[in-house]
Amino acid sequence: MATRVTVANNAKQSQKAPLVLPAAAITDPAAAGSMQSLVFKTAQSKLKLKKPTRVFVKQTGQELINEKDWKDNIRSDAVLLVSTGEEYVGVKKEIIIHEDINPSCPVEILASNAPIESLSVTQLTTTTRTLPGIIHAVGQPDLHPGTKFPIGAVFASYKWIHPPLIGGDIGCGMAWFQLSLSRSQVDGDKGKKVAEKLRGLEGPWRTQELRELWLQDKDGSCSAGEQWDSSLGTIGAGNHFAEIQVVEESASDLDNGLREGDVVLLVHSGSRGYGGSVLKKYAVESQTSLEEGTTEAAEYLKEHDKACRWAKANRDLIALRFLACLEPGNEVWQLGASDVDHVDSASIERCKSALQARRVVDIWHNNVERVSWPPSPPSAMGLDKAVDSLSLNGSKYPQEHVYVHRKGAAPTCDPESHQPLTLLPLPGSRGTPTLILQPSFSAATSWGLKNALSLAHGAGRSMSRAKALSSLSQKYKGQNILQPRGGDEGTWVICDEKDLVFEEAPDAYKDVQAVGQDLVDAGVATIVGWCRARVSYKVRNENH
DNA sequence: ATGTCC
Repeated sequence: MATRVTVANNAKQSQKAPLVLPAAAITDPAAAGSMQSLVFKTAQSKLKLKKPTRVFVKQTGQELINEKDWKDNIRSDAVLLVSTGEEYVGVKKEIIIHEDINPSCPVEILASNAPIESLSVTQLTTTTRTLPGIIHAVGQPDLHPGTKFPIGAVFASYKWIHPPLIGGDIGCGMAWFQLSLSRSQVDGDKGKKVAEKLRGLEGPWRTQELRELWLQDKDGSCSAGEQWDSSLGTIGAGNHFAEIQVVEESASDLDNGLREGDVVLLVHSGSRGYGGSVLKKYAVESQTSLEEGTTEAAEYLKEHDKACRWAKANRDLIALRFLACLEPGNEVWQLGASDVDHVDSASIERCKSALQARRVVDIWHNNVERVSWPPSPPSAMGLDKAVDSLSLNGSKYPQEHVYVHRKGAAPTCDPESHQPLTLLPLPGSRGTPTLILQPSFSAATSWGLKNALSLAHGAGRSMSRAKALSSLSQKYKGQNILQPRGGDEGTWVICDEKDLVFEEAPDAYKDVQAVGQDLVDAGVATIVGWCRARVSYKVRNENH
C-alpha cells in the first residue's frame, strides 16, 4: 500500500509538501528508485533545496541513514525533515509507550451503506490503539478523515482525557426550535421572502454587558471575556448553519416533540474562537493526553464544560436573533434585534424562558462526558438504577466510569438526566432531508456499548473541502445552486461566500438516507420522521 | 473551524 508522508525543510519547517511513496518504493537508500531519492526529489522541486543530503523524522529527530532506518520509520502521516547538511532542528521527543495503551482495543464501524474512506479507518484505529486508556472506539456511518483524528468518531477512555480528540470547537452541536410560522408561509417562492427577512445577524450582538447577562445560567457565568464573547450569537464558518425547516413526516405523538407541518429552526454552531483557545492551552506539544486526577485534567474539564455552556448559549442567542427577524410582532423576541434600546434583566429572563419553551432539543456533538461503563439499561425500561449497577454489572463487570469523547457524534442520552433522548436531528446538507432520529436501546447493542452511547451527527463529508471546491465549482459553472431548481422542492440558501457554496454543496456529503439506514441496521436508532429545509442560512455579506 | 499559522 502507498504511504502518504510530508516532506519539510528541516531549517524552515513551514515549507512543506505532501508526497505519496508508492508501495514499490525501495527502503535501501543506495538503490535506484529508493524512498530517499523520492524524498530528495520532492525537496528539490517543491522546497527548492538544491543539495539535500540528510533526512530526519520530525518529533523523534531520528536520522534515516540505512535501510533499516527507512523500513522502521516510514509510516503514514510521517513528517520527514530534509537537511542540506545541518543537524536536526527541534527538540527530540521519545515516543512514549504507555502501559495504559490498548494495542488490541476493539474498533467498531457502524457502516455498510454509507461509504467509508480508508484514511478515516486508519485514523480511527491508530488513534484508538496509540493513546492511553482507550477501551472502545466507534466510527459512526458519517465517519470521515480529519487533519489527524477522524470526524464522526467516539472514543471511550478509562482514566485519560484527550483534548485533541474533541478538537477546537468544544461544545459544537445542534438545537431545534419551534417557529410560529405555518408551512404555507415558507413553501415555494415564499421561502425567498422569508430569506429576505433574515438580516442583521452577522455582527456582534449588542453590548458586552448584555452578552454577559445572556451567558448567565444555572451554574453561574460562562462568559469568556469580551474577546470571545463578541462572537456570541453568530453562526460561524465551515459546516455551521441555521435552517428553517418543515416537518414533513413525524411519528412523534409527544407534546414536546415534532409534529407534521411544524415549522422549525435547526441551529448548528459551537463555541467559535473560545473553544479553540481552550484546546490551545491544553494541547501543548507533548501533552495530548491528560490523566484523571491531575490538576491539568481537572482544569481542562472545567474550561471544557464552560465552553459547552457558552456554545449552548450561543445556539440560543442565534435562535433569538432569528426569532426577532421571523416573528417581529412578538415583543419578547425584541431583545434579539440590535435596534431596540432599553432592556432590563427581567426582560432577559422572560426572553430566556420563552425561548426554552420553543427549544425541542439541544445536543453537543463535540465534547467529553463522564459516564458509567459499561452502560446499563435505561431506567425507563422498568429497572431501578440501584438494581442496574448491582445485579447487572455488580460482580461480573465492576461499574466503572469512562470519558466518552465525541468528535462529530451525537449522544443518545440527556447528559443531565442520563435518560434516552426522545429525538435528535440527523441533518443532510441544504436541500437534502434532515432525519428525525430516536435512539434505540437493547440487549443486542449491550444497551449502547456497541455505539458508545452515540449516533451520527450528520451526513458526513464524502469529499474534502479542496476536492469539493475544485470539482463542484466546475460541475455547477454558470448555475445558481443557491435557489430551488424548479418546482416546490429545494432550499433557498443564503451563502455570500463563494468557496463555501461548493464546499458545502450536497454533493460533497454522503447520502443522509444511507447514514440513517446504517444506524437502523446497527440497531442503534430508528428514523421517526424527516424535515426539509426551506431556507438555509450560512453567511451573509450585508455590504452587498 | 478559526481574530487560523509557520
